[in-house]
Amino acid sequence: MLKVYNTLSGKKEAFAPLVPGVVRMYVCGVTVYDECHLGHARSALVFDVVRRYLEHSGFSVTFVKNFTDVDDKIIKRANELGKPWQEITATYIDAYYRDMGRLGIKPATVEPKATEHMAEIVELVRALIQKGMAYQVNGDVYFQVDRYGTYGRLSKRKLDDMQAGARVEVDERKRHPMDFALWKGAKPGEPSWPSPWGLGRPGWHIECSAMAMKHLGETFDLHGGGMDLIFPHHENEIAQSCGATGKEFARYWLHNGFVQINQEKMSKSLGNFFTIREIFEKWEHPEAVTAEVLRYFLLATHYRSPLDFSDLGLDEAKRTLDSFYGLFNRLTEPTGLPTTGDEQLPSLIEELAGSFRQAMDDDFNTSIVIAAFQRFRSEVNRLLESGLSPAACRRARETFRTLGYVVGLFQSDTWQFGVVHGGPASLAGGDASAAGLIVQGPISDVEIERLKSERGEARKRKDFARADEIKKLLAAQGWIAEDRPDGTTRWKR
RNA sequence: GGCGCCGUACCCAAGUGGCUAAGGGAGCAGUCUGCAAAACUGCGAUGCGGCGGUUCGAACCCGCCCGGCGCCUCCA
Repeated sequence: MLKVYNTLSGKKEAFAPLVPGVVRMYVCGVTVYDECHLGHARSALVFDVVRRYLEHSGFSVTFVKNFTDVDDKIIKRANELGKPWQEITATYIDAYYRDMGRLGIKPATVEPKATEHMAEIVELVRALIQKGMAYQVNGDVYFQVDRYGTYGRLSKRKLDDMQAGARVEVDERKRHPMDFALWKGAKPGEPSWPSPWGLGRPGWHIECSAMAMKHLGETFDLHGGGMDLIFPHHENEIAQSCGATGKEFARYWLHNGFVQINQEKMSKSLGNFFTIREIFEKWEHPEAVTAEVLRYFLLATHYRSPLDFSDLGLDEAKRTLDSFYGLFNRLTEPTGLPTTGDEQLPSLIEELAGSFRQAMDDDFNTSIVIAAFQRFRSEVNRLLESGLSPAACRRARETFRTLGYVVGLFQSDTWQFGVVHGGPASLAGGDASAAGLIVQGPISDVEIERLKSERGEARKRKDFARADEIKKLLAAQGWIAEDRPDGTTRWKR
């Protein structure tokens, strides 16, 4: 039985979709005016895993994730750069797909854009005016918060309290200081669409209500986003949507914690953010390796907890994954031993599967999932010591792959073990130069193969000086030697 | 001022009323190895920021305090 923490109630609740077997979920995507940073990555990843687990659990999932492609910040950015706003949004939508693709985030079922839902947005605003929950001031339309009785239910605030501490500059035309714009009249040169209130554009919040209802219906199951969206964004979405329909909007609200740098929220305004692109560029590993390290790192902490980003944390994630992939390699090699471990494998798999389900059912506790994988890794390593049949090895690898898929881990067939910072040249500064073996650039693959076999020969005739010399030489190229008991060598890089 | 979150070993991180406080990394010792590497084995908190309280029993509940953070303004 899946339980999820619902921000609305502040508790873990049993999850039961409105229509049995079908889950309709909406996650706030990005406003496309800049590159995505790690915080966006975390949110995307968390809900990617939520979606994957729901599907794994047998639900048919309709997942909607929007692009907000009309907004003050986009206009501002366009003006700064002197480019049409459509060019800005197109650029960053592309960047979004590039980054999410690299991270292995599955595309949502529907990825709607605000600009393609003007009719629905206008209709929603019209309905709100009709119900007396919104009012027009010149070309603008505002939502009147005190007409919506349960305003503040999600963020657990009272209108009076907010007023007391509000540092917002109060627009005199508003009836209540917390009233927010549903529609903004266009100034010259701004993007605009026709409406009963004149040319204008939607305010922030309304686009999500319109898109969610269009693609999922007036009431749907799950709505997600970062903690910082609880107020005002999600609070306002609820007010608008429920205000217009008189029905419940989303039933379960899930919010992920922040990515922090030195205990502080990573954010644009603090300037302490890393873009996803930067991380891929900085880490000199194949993209797939960086992606998995990042995913592992982000999933090692429960999604609602704050997570401090650091190189140290990333390094640790890399080390741990090295260990997993080392095992995966060994699982493809014949052990030449009896298969005494085979009979224990099924119960270990069962144990893993049980822990996995239990952990994911408990509000997507990926930390425990990872611990379960680690324990399974140890157990399989142990079985390998006593001998596993090739079939059992394949079964073990498949188990990692199948359950790993749900959290997006262990899918690769290749891996890069050595840390190849800066390529061979900088590696030569380590062991090799100490041994007086300064390498002039990379060695050809043919030469590397020749050296590997030469080392094998040297070891056979017990010429360990030469064998070690070659080991160091190849280490400088990123190759790590693992000698097997039978005299053969496993080379990793 | 209002609302809320966090503080668990050197580091990361589960656990939120009851078996010996998961798991990993690092470290140390050992097995294996020509030496390594990898893997395996063993070792680590009488204690969960502090002080009180509730309870037969608390890291977990309550109160106060200390330290850090978030939202209330665009923010995943």
